[in-house]
Amino acid sequence: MQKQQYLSKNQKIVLDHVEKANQPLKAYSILYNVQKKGLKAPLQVYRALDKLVEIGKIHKIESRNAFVACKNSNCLVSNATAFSICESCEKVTEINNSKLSKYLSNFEDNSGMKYSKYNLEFFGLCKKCKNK
Amino acid sequence: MQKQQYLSKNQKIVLDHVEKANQPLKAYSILYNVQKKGLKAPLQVYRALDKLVEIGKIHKIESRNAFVACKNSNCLVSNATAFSICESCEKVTEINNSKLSKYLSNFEDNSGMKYSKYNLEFFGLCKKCKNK
DNA sequence: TCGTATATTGTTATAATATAACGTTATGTA
DNA sequence: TACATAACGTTATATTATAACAATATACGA
Ligand SMILES: [Zn+2]
Ligand SMILES: [Zn+2]
Ligand SMILES: [Zn+2]
Ligand SMILES: [Zn+2]
Repeated sequence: MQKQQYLSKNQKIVLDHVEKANQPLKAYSILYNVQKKGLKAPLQVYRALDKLVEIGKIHKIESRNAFVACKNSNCLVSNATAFSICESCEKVTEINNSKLSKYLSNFEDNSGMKYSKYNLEFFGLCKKCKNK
Repeated sequence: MQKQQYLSKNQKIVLDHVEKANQPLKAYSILYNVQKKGLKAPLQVYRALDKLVEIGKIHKIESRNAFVACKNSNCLVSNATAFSICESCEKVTEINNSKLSKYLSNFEDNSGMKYSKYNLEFFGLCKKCKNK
């Protein structure tokens, strides 16, 4: 079997929903909202999310246990991600900065190891929240 | 009341246990192991962990939902952390690299924002696992 | 087109992670 | 002392995620 080219029914439904949100969604909130489309159980959502994360269409915000659609056509494979997270309003933005990604992809630790895969989460206050 | 100077009883018990482990521990594994010392409920462990994370003695490995003692005397405040994680044996190492931390602390996103707080997780294979 | 391997689905139950809500006790400070 | 804050203890519950099993769909070569 070839590497999957097209998304399955459940994968499409979940991706559609997450893309429309424009912000990270929790798995059970996704579940609740796609129940009218036939996905009844958590596993159906988690399985779709797993695949979508694997192929880079969706990223998991680890510190929030939430899922957001990729806004960065560069990370077709979900192995090098960076986000900024507002600690007040929880707004999350995917960072698309080639200098940063180059720096991190080329980073060598003290033992000389390189890592092509990473996840970086910045925390602070977004502009709106800073001006309150 | 002053900013806390000394750890409380439960905080000491949990920190002791996590420091001896030398690897990330799950909250419920900590709970199980400190029950002989009197911590009976999850909340007792989670509250101690919360405080210890807040003061930088312990870090949470977000992608693993696990907790590890800080090996880096520099991050007395737990706001700028970096780890390497082996995807095969799950070995986790805290990265202590001043160039990296300077680069990330000074990083400005496209809107000009800086973030003093971040968490970075690198993924790959540790030396042992690579040579298998 | 048949056989086979792999991917996806559907379903129920359960595991693992984390917090709410309440009241009590300890500790620091005026 | 009186007051505020921090820590503790306890029970119940919320939230996040996976195990296990059976069925169906899809791709592809013989
Ligand atoms: Zn992306
Ligand atoms: Zn904000
Ligand atoms: Zn540290
Ligand atoms: Zn390893």
